Amino acid sequence: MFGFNNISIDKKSRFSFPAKYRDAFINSNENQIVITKDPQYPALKVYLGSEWDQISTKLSSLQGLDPIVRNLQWTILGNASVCDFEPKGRMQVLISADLKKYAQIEEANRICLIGMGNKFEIWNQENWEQRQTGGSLATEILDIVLPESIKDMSF
Amino acid sequence: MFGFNNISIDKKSRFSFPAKYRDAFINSNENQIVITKDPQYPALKVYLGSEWDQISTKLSSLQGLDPIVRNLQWTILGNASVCDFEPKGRMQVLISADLKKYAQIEEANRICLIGMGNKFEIWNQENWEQRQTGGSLATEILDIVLPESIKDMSF
DNA sequence: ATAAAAAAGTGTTATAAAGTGCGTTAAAAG
DNA sequence: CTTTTAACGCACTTTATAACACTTTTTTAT
Repeated sequence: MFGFNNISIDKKSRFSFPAKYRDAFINSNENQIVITKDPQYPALKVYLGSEWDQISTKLSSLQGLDPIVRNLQWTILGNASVCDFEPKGRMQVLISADLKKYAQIEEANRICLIGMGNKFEIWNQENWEQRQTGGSLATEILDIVLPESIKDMSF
Repeated sequence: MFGFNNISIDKKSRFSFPAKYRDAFINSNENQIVITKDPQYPALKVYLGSEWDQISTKLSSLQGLDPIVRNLQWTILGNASVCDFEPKGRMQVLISADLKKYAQIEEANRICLIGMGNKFEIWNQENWEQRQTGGSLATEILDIVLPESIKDMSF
């Protein structure tokens, strides 16, 4: 599940996964999709249900007294939106108003859906282009010094 | 799989691998080809499925909170286009509009396909010639300081 | 508290665009 | 001259998206 897709969102804030990913979804038997905030950029992360189970379990088990861990928990767990998903159907997913706002796609009728292997990212088109051409974004947070407990995790 | 080839792309943005590579594809049993962006030059990388599996697995396992790693993940994984491929058939592959744009071959009906052993590169003809005669290109990015985690990878 | 109205969410269909497959012609190689 | 390869053209199939209709939930007013 790789690659760049410029796709539409309809008036009700739904998008459909491109058909090329259908087989992968069917093979891994997914019936849920989870969308949440990216902790560093004004973008969204889209996880398959199986992947989400692992990440969320690991992340919620960490020591929440560490402020960085606590922040990641808030951002990732506290904003997750779980959607039922039928790989054999239309593969449609709704993006909540909150998440749209965070990713700056409130007004947009197109988004960029980026396949990153075991997950996807959703970006506002201008932000994505700016990122790709080496520019930085006002809201990005880069200097995260990670505690040992999450250095081996990849979100 | 070496050497320079000047080949055509049709109106639907497809090209065919030259027949001289057929045996190599058959022998290594490839049934997928992956095209993605070159992280340094306005060119495309073309990987065999087996090679891609290794590269993508390694790259997606790295810590994405590191900004340089994240950038490479975006460029290489986030722009990869996976094509089914039949070594015994026409060996045709589609180049997406985005990738064509990146490699500056939007208008072109010919491209340069360069065999580099276990991978290929696709170049716009003028860019390739300029590179070969020692010129540099406006969009090239040379000063990447790599984190330890990827110093041993070759893309 | 109830009913009406509005909003939000779900599902279906039609149509244009994009992608795929295959036969034919033209060119190159043996 | 024959065989193979590359390029082109066309027809078919699949996909994406907008438009529409219906259902459920939430809000508002009485």
